[in-house]
Amino acid sequence: MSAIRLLVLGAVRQHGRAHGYQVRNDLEYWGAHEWSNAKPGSIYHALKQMAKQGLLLAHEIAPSTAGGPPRVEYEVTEQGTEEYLTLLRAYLTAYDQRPDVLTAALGFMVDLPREEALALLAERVRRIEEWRGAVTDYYTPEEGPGQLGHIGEIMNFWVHSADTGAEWTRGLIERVRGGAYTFAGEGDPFVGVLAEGEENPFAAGRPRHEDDAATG
Amino acid sequence: MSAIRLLVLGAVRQHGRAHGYQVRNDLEYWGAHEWSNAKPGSIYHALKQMAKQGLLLAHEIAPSTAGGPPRVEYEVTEQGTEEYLTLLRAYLTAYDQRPDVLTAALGFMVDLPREEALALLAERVRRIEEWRGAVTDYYTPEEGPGQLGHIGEIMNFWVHSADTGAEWTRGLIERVRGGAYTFAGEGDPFVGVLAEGEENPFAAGRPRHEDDAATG
DNA sequence: CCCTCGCTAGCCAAGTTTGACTACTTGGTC
DNA sequence: GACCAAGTAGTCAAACTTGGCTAGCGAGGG
Repeated sequence: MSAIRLLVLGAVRQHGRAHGYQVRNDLEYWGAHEWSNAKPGSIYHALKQMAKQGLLLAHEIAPSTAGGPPRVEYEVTEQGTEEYLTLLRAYLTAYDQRPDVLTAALGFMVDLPREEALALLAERVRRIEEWRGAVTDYYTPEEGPGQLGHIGEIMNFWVHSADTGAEWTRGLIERVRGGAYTFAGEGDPFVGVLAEGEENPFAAGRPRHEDDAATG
Repeated sequence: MSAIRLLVLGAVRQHGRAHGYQVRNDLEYWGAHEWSNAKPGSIYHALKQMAKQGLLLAHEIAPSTAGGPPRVEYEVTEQGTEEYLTLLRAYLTAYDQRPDVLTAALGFMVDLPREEALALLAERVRRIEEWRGAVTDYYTPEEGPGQLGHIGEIMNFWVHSADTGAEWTRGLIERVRGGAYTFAGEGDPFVGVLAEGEENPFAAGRPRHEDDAATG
């Protein structure tokens, strides 16, 4: 569905134990509010929801050390870890045109063994090609293309997206196969969390993309 | 935001006067439920909402000719037409990584004069390039790339998407400039609506893309 | 004649997302 | 000593989305 659950699970997991504001900060550090729906409301909602569902364990905590209401710290349960890996695998292979979903999964792919990541990415390519085949078969009837007028551009656009998406994935497979990055069980992982008190270099002035769809 | 308002306004506009089920049918005919959130609930909600906001005029109508509750027919008001064109222009130029938004706009682009469509598409390319510049400037600091570990793949992915998106848009510009399609004021437009009683050839068995993100 | 099935047209409750808002602390400063 | 800005942590109502549900009608079988 949406990338928010994977992002929140991943953020809590990297800390071991984290409260909402920490998650919020990490996601901002990753720029997630730019390319996904990781806004405060969604984050706190996801935390509560997943705690209710047993994916997270909520610890009630005394008033925070620095202002604001009392904090709740969360920890990923075993069931939450399962869900995390399930989502991660699904999002690496799902070709659903939602760049935020793939982006979130890319950020965590190194939590899987290298071979599994490679297999999932190969599956991704296979699914894209399958999807492309179905669409082109379907929308290219006997009368030939061009019968659809400008509507044909829609198919053209989608097919183009599928092709370039598959091409990019093949490039990634190549890099991973060539030994890039540090995957699960290969040593110290690369972790993108802010230490307690560390300053967030990306907190402001990040390149924004204005979606100025006027509404009135 | 979402493509639903443009889709609904466009569908009602092409009919002149339409009830919810007609809109729903047109959107299905266009395959919109495949590539956007055009589901019954969203469609009826959008109709009511836009009627409340004065973008649509609601006519109460007697019980439907064929079963079900009484129907309400809608008509686009002058304000609604303005909103329609505003959204259309915004969505043609907005590079916000939401393929459904661009797709919806492509379906209606011929409602604009050819020259304006060309200008908007050129603006789109300009914005994509601007966005790309900002991102690469920002995420390629003095230490050089590779400092980010596998996180660099995220930027790589976004930049690749931007590049191929711009490339595709340039291709479209070329086709439109070369005289393709029939734009506003150039004669009989291509209209993709189902006549009353006409069968929808795409009603079932359309290629589906399974987003089987397991959730348990 | 009655009953079920399937189609038409739309509704609604539950869940999610959004962005503005609250409340509280720290640290400077006049 | 009082006040203001900035930062912390989270809440809330309003809007949107989802997908299953309702209700009316005709067709066809027994």
